[in-house]
Amino acid sequence: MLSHSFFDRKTLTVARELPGKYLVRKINGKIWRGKITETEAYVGPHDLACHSSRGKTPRNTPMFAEAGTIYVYFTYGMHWMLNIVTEGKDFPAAVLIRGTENITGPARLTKFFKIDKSLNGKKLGKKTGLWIESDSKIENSKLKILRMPRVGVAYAGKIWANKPYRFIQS
DNA sequence: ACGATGATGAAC
DNA sequence: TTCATCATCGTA
Repeated sequence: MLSHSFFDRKTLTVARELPGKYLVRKINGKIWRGKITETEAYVGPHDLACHSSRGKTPRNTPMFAEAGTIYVYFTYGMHWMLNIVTEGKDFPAAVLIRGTENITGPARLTKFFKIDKSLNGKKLGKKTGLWIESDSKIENSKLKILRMPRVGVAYAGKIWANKPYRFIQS
């Protein structure tokens, strides 16, 4: 199980290293796993696509907590988005988990793994029922990772919308 | 290409 | 209190 120290690093590094790791969900003794294939980095308050760029609000408060905290928010009136908080406490940055090998799309992923507001603000771990594991057979440095602009962030302006902060395992 | 669908945050 | 917006998806 990946610990706090994995997430307490530069957000781009974490986003680049999460593909190939396993997202694990445990509910009532049942376990679901999915190999992460796609992530996006939201690198901090200076990043105009990042929720924390407009300061601390009730919604984004979990982003200001320690690395490894779960940040789940609701959007478009029907979808939950799963993020993992990165870097030091009070530096609000996170990685959006966009897809696993069996599921493409951040909203479909949360629906499949039954992730909603009840996990918001909790820490990754067995107690929470959501954590991330590495597979010793998979060497991240050998994976082919494609870098692309982030999706759905045109509102942030060209500079930030065009940053290649989306990581896809091909 | 567009409508669903409602929480969120900023303005008033 | 109102109102535009939204880190999306299914259907057409």
